[in-house]
Amino acid sequence: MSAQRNTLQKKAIQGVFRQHDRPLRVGEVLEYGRLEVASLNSATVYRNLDRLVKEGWLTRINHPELGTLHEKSGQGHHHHFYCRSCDKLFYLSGCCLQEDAACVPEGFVPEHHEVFVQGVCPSCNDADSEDEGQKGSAG
Amino acid sequence: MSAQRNTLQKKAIQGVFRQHDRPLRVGEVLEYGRLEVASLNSATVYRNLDRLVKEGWLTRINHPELGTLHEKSGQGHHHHFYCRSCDKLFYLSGCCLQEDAACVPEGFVPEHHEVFVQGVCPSCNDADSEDEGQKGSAG
DNA sequence: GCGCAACTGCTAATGCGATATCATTTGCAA
DNA sequence: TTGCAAATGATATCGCATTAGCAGTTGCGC
Repeated sequence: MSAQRNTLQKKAIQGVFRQHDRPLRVGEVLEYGRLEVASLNSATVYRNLDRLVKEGWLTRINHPELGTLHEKSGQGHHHHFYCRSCDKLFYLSGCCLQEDAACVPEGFVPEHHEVFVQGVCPSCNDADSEDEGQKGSAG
Repeated sequence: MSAQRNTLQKKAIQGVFRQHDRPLRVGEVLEYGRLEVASLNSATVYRNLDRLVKEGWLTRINHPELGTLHEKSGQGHHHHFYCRSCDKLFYLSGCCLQEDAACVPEGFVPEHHEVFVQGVCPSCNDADSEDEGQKGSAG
């Protein structure tokens, strides 16, 4: 009774998330996964992302600029930092938002919130200050 | 030298934003606009939204759940509340986020942030408590 | 009123993320 | 090993928001 299989592809995809400690786009998962399993196909990536989300191993997030991304589950409450230079998303541990209730007018019932900070990440910032005028890509 | 025209359609679209004091999706602009100009077409809506954004009269926002919306410019710094019951977006005046710099690790340079709060709006909340089990649609 | 370029409405087309299909492959239990 | 259902890979297809093309309309300066 093998209801679920531990395929090379699935292991590779999990490996990708373990190696890169940040939320990844589908395209990134495909790109990095192919370094492990060269034949990896985007349909397979979609299927495995779905499975891993159902299993609870991954969490799906919607970013206003980047669209759908996935990140490893169980990281606790946190937010995200989007680097407009290298187009990557990073974890921001903790929450600097004041109590939900204080943020909304009377009558509104907040259940959930997301904070997206945008700016430049350390690598790109370093690259910028070393040589102005070039697109940072250090990292 | 009429580089720009004040058409019925454009005026109707501006009227829609003045009447509804919240960010609107393209589909909503079309729907409400048709009450004014019955022939209103979605291509025309897109074209006018673009123009109004270029003119600075509208601001375009990307919402993680709702996609692209537009709101009147010049409302100052604010965030948004998304009601999962009626699927509408509301203004949250002010900002309950602590200073940007305190939110990010050393090396990250924050330039901009967005906060999206999700929950239930007053109208839907009232409707829910009056008759449990029905989808709230008051408002 | 006239003329004309800006604009509209209609429709087809595009772009792209995500899914479906299906023959082939493969993990895994017996 | 072997059997077989689960999974893959290649490709076609969908769904949807947005855009392009174009004939017909209209705001507006004259």
